[in-house]
Amino acid sequence: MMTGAAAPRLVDIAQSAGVSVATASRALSGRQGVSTAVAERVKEIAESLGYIGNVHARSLAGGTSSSVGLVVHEVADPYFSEIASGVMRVAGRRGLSVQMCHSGRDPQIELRQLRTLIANRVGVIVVAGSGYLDAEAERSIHRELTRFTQAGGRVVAIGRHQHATDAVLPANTDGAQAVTRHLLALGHRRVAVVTGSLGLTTVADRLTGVHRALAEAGIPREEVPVVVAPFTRDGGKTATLEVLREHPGSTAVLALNDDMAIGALSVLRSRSLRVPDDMSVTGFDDVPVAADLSPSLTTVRLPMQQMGEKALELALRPAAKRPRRVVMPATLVERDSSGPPRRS
Amino acid sequence: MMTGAAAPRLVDIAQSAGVSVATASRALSGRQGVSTAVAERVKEIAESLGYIGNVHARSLAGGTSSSVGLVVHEVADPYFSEIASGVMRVAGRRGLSVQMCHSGRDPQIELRQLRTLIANRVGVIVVAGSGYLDAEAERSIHRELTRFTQAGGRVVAIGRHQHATDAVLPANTDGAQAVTRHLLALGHRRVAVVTGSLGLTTVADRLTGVHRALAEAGIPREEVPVVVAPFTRDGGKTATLEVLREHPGSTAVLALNDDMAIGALSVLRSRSLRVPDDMSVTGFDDVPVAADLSPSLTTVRLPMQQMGEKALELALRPAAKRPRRVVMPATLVERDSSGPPRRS
DNA sequence: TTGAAAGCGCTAACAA
DNA sequence: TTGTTAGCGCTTTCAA
Repeated sequence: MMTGAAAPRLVDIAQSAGVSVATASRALSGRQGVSTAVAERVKEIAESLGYIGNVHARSLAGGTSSSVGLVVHEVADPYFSEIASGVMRVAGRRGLSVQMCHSGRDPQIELRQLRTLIANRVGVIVVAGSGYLDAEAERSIHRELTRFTQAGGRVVAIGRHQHATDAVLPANTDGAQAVTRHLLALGHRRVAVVTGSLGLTTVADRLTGVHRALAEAGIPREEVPVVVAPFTRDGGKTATLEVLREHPGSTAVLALNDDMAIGALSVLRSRSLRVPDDMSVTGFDDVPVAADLSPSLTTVRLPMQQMGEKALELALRPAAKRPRRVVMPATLVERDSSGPPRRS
Repeated sequence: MMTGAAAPRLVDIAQSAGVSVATASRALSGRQGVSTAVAERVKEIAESLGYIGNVHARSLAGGTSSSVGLVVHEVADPYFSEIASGVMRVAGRRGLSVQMCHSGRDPQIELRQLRTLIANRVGVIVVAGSGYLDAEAERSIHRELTRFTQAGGRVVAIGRHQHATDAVLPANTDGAQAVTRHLLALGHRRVAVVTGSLGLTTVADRLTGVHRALAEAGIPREEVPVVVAPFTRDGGKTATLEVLREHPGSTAVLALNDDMAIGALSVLRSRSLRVPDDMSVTGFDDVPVAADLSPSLTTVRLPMQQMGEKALELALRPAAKRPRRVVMPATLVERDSSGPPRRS
């Protein structure tokens, strides 16, 4: 793709400075073993010639990598863009490049992307986003990741836990339990859960939290419908429409992410149903806009940027004997979209 | 960073297959000059050994690059994450890797990131986000970019036009003119503009559109205050507070991006001012959530994902003699946050 | 159709 | 402190 014309190389710098490439290399990478004077001159010349070292050559010769791979489901999704932002902040500080790719929530694509990252010889891979309950898919991914770590690479997962890698885990179950308790405490009994694919581990974990809270309250889980649709705003709309149609007595929509909750709010508004008077709505994640919605969204806050930062920091530390897991707190944020159920 | 243990190399594959590395290379890259039988066997062996080619070696030997650099101000900003999503979609289709970095709206950092991308020998660079009115800063950036293109690299800018590179340009001026006209047509005369730094070319362009519409209506631009704050939600809050304090007679807040408009809505709500009855609010960009706010936000739609796609597609085509500019339409989207001014 | 060998630009022993 | 040199893993002439 790139023609590669006359960019100055290390030899050129060395020649200009009247030293060997070895000395030039040492001088530019700030290693010791060069007199200050020479180092000084080499750097000046490099600067004036606009020299920029070739990372490929360096990586090939040194066997080192200065880039990190980041796999997200979809960067336009605020959950992932927040995480990505955290990863990039840490990478920026350490002078690392970030190679990002989309998995599109598809294990096949994820596998391909992983292979690309490995081909690019990234030193670490951060995999963000839910895993898949499809055992076969997970196995292939796991195999690739294992090979990578055995070759000296570091892997950290965010929000998935079935691999034997280090992981940053949001307290999905606790968070879901907290928000469910919140609705129950307000007096809701006819809650409808609105969620993305049950094949995502994130969903499974959050659903576990919901069921725990129901169990505490002695409510049989069969009484709480679970409506599945894509894990997006549009999915939230579809699902909410279904709730309204199939479960007309519901007094609260408990969405398993904010996107779906936003879709729910939008449908309710268009139906002229007041939130929370006619229907309470809760989300999960606390994306930045949740606080600015009207009504502001009751949700579960996940420190997404910190999760990204933490993940890369973890990856940059050498591997421990046993996989490290860092659990990030999920905290209920009570806002205006939830309230007591209407009297019926 | 990466220790690099026993990942199979091309020689290993060649050896296993009983052919030379040259043949193995040809077979794996699908070039012709190898008998189908041999090619077949080599591929099988590579597959079974889990061979993943080393991009660094390939790039070094072949002088080619299969990665693209993407510079955004901040990926957690929906404007940029939408663009990034578009870029990544096209990259994914073409089997290219994307190296993304933050400029943080700081020309120094942007320059450094650019150099990192060049060091990584990306074939193309997509620079998203406003340029800087600081001439000195732009010059350094321009110099680096020029050197890159001269060395055969391709550069496409999104939303900035001072470089002699190909560019994807949203119709900022037209869009701003349209939204300003809209407010004027509703009867507003006391409009307050709320914007990010005047040092950003995006802001300059949008302001030009505002001024054009004012001129059309015969309103002296001095009558319309321009309040500057960071180009973020918080900036929108700060600026709106200032509007309320310093320009109490205003009947409309014309924000130059959606983020600031969202901040404005939030402040107005907390002051119990009704939108649009007491105050109209308009945004710019049409980020996904704009339609779901309450009231839904009147704004100017920019096809952000398409801008990202278009930019990379443009970059992947060979350079033309003269820089190409693709203008993307900015369309007014009238929603519920704007209405006639209250009678005073 | 295949193979041998010369690099790509750099780092890292090893010598001097 | 400096230089020489052997690779890193691959692609690509050039011969066979």
